[in-house]
Amino acid sequence: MVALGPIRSRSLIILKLRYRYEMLNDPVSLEAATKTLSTSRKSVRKREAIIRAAIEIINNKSYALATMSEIAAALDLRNATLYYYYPNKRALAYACHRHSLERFERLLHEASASNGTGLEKLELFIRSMLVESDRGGPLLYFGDYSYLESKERKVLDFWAVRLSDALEQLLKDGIADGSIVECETGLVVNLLLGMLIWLGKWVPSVEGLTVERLMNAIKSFSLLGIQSRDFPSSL
Amino acid sequence: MVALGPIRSRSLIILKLRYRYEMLNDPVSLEAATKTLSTSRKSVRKREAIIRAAIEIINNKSYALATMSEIAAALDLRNATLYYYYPNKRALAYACHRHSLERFERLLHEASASNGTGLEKLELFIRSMLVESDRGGPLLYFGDYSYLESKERKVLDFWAVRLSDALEQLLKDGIADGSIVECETGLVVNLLLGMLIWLGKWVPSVEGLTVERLMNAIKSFSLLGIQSRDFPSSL
DNA sequence: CCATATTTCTAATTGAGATTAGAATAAATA
DNA sequence: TATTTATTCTAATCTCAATTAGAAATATGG
Repeated sequence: MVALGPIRSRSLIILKLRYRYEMLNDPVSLEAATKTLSTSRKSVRKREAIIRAAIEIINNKSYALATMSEIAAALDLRNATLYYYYPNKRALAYACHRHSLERFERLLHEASASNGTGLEKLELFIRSMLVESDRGGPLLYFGDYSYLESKERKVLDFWAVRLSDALEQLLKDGIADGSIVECETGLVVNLLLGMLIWLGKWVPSVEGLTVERLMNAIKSFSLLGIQSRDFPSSL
Repeated sequence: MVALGPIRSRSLIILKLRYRYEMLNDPVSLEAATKTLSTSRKSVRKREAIIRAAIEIINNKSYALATMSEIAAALDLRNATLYYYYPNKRALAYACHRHSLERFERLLHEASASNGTGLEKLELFIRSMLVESDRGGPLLYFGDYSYLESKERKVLDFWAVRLSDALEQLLKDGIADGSIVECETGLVVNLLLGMLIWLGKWVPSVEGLTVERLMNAIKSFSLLGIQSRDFPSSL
């Protein structure tokens, strides 16, 4: 039972972990890193589970108030165990942001590639966002990465701008094909994102809310417009 | 130059400050506290300046990442000085929330009391929000008070619910008078709030944005509806 | 079953930032 | 001017959560 000194070199373990962390944190070599870890599916699963738990908690309490212990506890682990998967809290949060942006990007890409007017594509995107959030947990908001390192911030900012632009393009398509009214698309994209991001805060607290009801509310509020058709000249 | 021991009792000073803090933190006796301090307008000014700086910084970086030192620095003070005005960071943040809710309530009340359709009142409220934020800084979002004490949380929650209800009433008025389309007002209020709350995050970064342009974007996005009049049956 | 690699744990350590102690300065008042 | 009162400061201390050290447990492959 009593250990007789370090049996195997800890520094070697650490070195290997560092190597993995680097791979996983560097977008370019992500694929390679995954390949390296492909033997242990369990590890990948765990990493995903950690990210999901972290997003849930960080989204509720903000980065700084979410403790490693709390995230670990949500998975029945001790906080030290998290450091086996991620080198530090910041890196974990960074992974969460990237995870969210990936989901976001996938949905947006699918909607863009679909057939239909700009307005219909927009609706499809919003609907799939709702469905996805319903299952895979909240999409962490993107913006305010103040706690990240400048290099990480740049990656995320670049990414977020690209997504904003793609979303704006949907609006422009809609204006071009006549399905969306003329407007400052740059501003409207931000309004839309605000509405969507905020969903994560209040939707979970509404009992028995369905995607359909939520979608209808969004249509009433924005897509179809809140103004009654009987008062077309009001405002 | 050299002090010869405590000249006056510190405990007395502390006691007095504690008394003030209690007065200022207890909504009921706020008036009395103000009266007590009325002799020093300077003090009241300073307190307001602190709150404004704190809202600005907390809004940007979240409660936990905003440091007392940073807030103090924004006012050319050392962090210890803040403790002369507020007993601790939490109490300062609580004061910020209350300050925001008060502003919010005032604007909402004015809009409700105005003449016009529900839709027009709603527009008035949003417009005054924009103008106010433009001057007095961002309205701190209300929700997520996780770091506050349960007693404080209850006060704010109660308050926030009251404001939500009042806002929802505007929608219901609009539906009743025909200016707003039938919808689940409870959900739509949250969508609206999300959009408004998020303004604080992105508006400051848009160069040369005017209230008028922003208001037009909001109309396009939600009030007037994003859908083109030429495609009334789309979606 | 043995040897190795992987995963998790307990028990420190560390560090950053909130908070406090108490003096120094500035303002007000008599 | 002298004395009190209000405000701000410097220099600790204290706390809490991130992080690390290193051992224990568990899985895996020959």
